[in-house]
Amino acid sequence: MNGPGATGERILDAACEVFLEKGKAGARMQEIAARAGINKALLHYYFRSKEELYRQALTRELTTFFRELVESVRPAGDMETFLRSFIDNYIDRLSRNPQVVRFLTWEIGSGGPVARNVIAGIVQGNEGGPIYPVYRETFSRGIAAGAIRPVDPQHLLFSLVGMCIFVFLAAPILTAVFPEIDPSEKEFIEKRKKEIFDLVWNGIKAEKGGNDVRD
Amino acid sequence: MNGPGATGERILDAACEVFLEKGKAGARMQEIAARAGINKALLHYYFRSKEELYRQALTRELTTFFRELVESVRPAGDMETFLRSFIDNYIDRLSRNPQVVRFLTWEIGSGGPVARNVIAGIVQGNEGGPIYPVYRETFSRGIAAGAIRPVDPQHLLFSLVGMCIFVFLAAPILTAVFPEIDPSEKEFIEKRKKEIFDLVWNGIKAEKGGNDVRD
DNA sequence: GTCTATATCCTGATAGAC
DNA sequence: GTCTATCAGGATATAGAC
Repeated sequence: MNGPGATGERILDAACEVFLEKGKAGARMQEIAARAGINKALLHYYFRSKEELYRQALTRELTTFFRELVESVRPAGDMETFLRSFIDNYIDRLSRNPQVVRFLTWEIGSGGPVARNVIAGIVQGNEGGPIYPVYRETFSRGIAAGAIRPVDPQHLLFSLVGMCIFVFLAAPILTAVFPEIDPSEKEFIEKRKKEIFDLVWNGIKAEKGGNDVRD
Repeated sequence: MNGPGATGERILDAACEVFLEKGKAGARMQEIAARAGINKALLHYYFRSKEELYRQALTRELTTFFRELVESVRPAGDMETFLRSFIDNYIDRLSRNPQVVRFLTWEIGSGGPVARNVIAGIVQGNEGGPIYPVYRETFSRGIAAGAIRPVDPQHLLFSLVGMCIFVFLAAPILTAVFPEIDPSEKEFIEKRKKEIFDLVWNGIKAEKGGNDVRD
């Protein structure tokens, strides 16, 4: 019988879980089958090989993930509002899917073409058109209007993403070093948002006295 | 014959390369043997099992890596100097060993106890004693002296590390999205240092007018 | 479509000569 | 210490009954 709990979908869900947790090499078809409530033979009936199952599971997961994430950089209102919503959005989504990010950095670095292709396709052009130019324009206008210092928008983007991502990416390490923190806790997440915003907003907004450090 | 090119050391070097590249599950004893210029049997002669080889190779590599990295947070001079040297050090070392970081975030997240133990041991206490308290004190004094705003030192540390690490950790993704940049290039690295420092220093230094955003 | 049983291949590990 | 040859276990993939 088919429907919302169709076997094919249940397999993809299970496959995603296992691949994200163990990686492509560490994943076992047996475990995927078990989590989907079926046996190995049926895996190969639906998806020819491990390779093919990997490709399909990954494509589905990453497409969803990035489509959502990319919305975070759509500009809204003035610079301060935009910055705040960017950070809020990014952190909220990342804190809910830390495995995806960890998996991505690993698998792409290991030379996996699947993840690379999926990403390139999503980021370069989606329904609303390429999104980086939009982000870039927002900052260029802010700089031209004198609202913020003349920072490099691209590097600022790297800095923002890096700050937002780090604690979730390195959560297992952090909890080993600082037993008192828990990056999945709501209180910590809100504090994190506030600290990032304060640092960045103070760091980029134009000063009244005009004592700029840049040379 | 033994000496600088001793077989045991050559094996550890090769093992490190392969483990960092492919992960524990993806690594093949055959490949390690080949890169060390020997055969599989000799691997098991020197190191009983894959597990044991993994443990020793990892311990050696991570110990070296962290011992060097940890020196980055030793305070030196005033706040501005300290901040600049921290960023310089961190980025220089990370740009030279991006695989180590990528490997770490992955392997620890996959529940590997080896990496976790090694890290905990190194960061908590080494020759010079625990280093986080030292870092924390440096900022507390800076805040008390009115040199910088009352930021949370721990979150600032997370932000700094995140900003420094990101471009190297995500290098394969970034080059896929922005073909024009190359995170391993010297010019890019120096620009990155400067952008991070400017952002953070403007973000934390006490303002003359005292128009603080914090509530 | 779903199962059990089996084939095939690969990998970590060992035996034993030199 | 280093090699060749081989074993034993486990993984993907397939055959064939229902």
